[in-house]
Amino acid sequence: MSAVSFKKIEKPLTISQQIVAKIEATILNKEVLPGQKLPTEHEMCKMFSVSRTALREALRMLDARGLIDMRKGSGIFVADYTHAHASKPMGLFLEMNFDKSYVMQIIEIRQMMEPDICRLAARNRTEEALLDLKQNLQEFIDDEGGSDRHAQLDLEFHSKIAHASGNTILPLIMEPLFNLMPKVKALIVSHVAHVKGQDAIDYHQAIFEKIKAQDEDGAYQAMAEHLEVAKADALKLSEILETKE
Amino acid sequence: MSAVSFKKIEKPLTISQQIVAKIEATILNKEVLPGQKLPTEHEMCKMFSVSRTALREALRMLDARGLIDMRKGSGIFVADYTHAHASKPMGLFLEMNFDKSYVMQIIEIRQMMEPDICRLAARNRTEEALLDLKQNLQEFIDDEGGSDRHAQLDLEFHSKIAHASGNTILPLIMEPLFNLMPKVKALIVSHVAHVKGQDAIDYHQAIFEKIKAQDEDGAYQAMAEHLEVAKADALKLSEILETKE
DNA sequence: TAATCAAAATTTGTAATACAAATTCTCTGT
DNA sequence: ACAGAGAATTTGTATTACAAATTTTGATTA
Repeated sequence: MSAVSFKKIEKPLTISQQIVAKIEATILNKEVLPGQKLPTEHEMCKMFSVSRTALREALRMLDARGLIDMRKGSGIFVADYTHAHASKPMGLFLEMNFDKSYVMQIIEIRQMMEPDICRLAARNRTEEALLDLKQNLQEFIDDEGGSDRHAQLDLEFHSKIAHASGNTILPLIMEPLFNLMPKVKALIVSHVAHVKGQDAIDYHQAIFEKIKAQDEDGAYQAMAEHLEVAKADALKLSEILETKE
Repeated sequence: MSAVSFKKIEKPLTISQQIVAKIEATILNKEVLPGQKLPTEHEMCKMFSVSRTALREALRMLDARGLIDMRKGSGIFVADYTHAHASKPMGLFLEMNFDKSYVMQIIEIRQMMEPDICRLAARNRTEEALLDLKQNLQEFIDDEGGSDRHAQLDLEFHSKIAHASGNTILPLIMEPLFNLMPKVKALIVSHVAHVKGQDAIDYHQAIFEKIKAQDEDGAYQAMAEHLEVAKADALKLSEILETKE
């Protein structure tokens, strides 16, 4: 290492970016709360001494990030920062970088987490959460397999279990992963000859029963078995994709 | 359930939002790749038949989300969508919603994942990743405890282990959690009288050695013990915060 | 007095023009 | 072939104007 070191030279922020920083700070400091109205554009222009052009470009940036809500004719409001705004960018990243290596990486993480999540769900599930799962399961059974809707119901089942766990952070970080499931499924179906986990209905049913019975170990085990089958398919896919090159 | 059901009425998109959708689609479809230059504002105005005002507000939205890069004097380029853009919104959400209940929820997830992550790190760590960990550990030892820098090094140690796991998705979804560690630590130090895990140096050292030796079970166990102590502190904090009400 | 409804005022969305500031291109001269 | 100055290009900000949605106001009516 040399004696001195230089830090990266930062480009000067544009006016609109400076405005973003100021408004963002007041929101994060909770000086204005979700639902509250910000000053009008005209007033903010005067306060910051900037043109409406620069101000509006700043507002658009905050709007795009989900921090404010611009309503034509009424004003600009602090938005409540939703789950969707938090997890969509993560989902976008995974979608854009999706490649065959993701199939195994995803199943690796799911095997790491979902049995434990399932155990928590068995422990903490409310009657309401149980009903939610039951409805999903019923629709899953009624729906003929193979459709997009079927894949959607599949991932929602797993998402609802994360919600039922009682840990509010879990659904947030799992959702981007679950959202990749249809893409993974499509890959497997189109490449693998004999798909083991073709129909997940039986496994979902077993998992549901264990959660309903608040059988923690049983729920853990049922989910682990479900994922074991999923992993077998993922492995087959990996082999096929390897030999294809 | 009633016979008919109505879907939510969507507000018409503004012109700028429609522009965002179109440009976003061409980027996601990889019709333009990161680093490539988009048409100039003037050209895009003609293509979309919109004013520069509307176009620029659209570009600002894409810019704020990290999809494009606007460079004064040179043009507008497709950005490479980085880790940071994917995980910052998630981190922001957790920061904004942080409350005392998060302390236990975070440790719950960490206990669920980090021992397994540590096992993977022991299995897959490269020499480069090992060196990275070693440097962090050395700086962690040299630094006197209690400082912000110390807390930063602590979370970076755990982040680097996730990187060493070989699973590229893991660091992405763990980072927002790790970034909360200083906040949690500060809470514990300020409320708990006798903090067990005051200094994590010994545990980090043990974990590092197991990863270095590629001792998978040992690495798993060392991380589990580290987190057991962290959980003990978290529990104490929870009790104190409960009785305070 | 309370409710209603239409007009006025307010507020955000888009257009158009102008110029500043940073970068890139071009052409000249050596 | 290279360097450098000047021109052209391109994004950033300011200003003005008007459209479109909402809110406010105030008069009218039951």
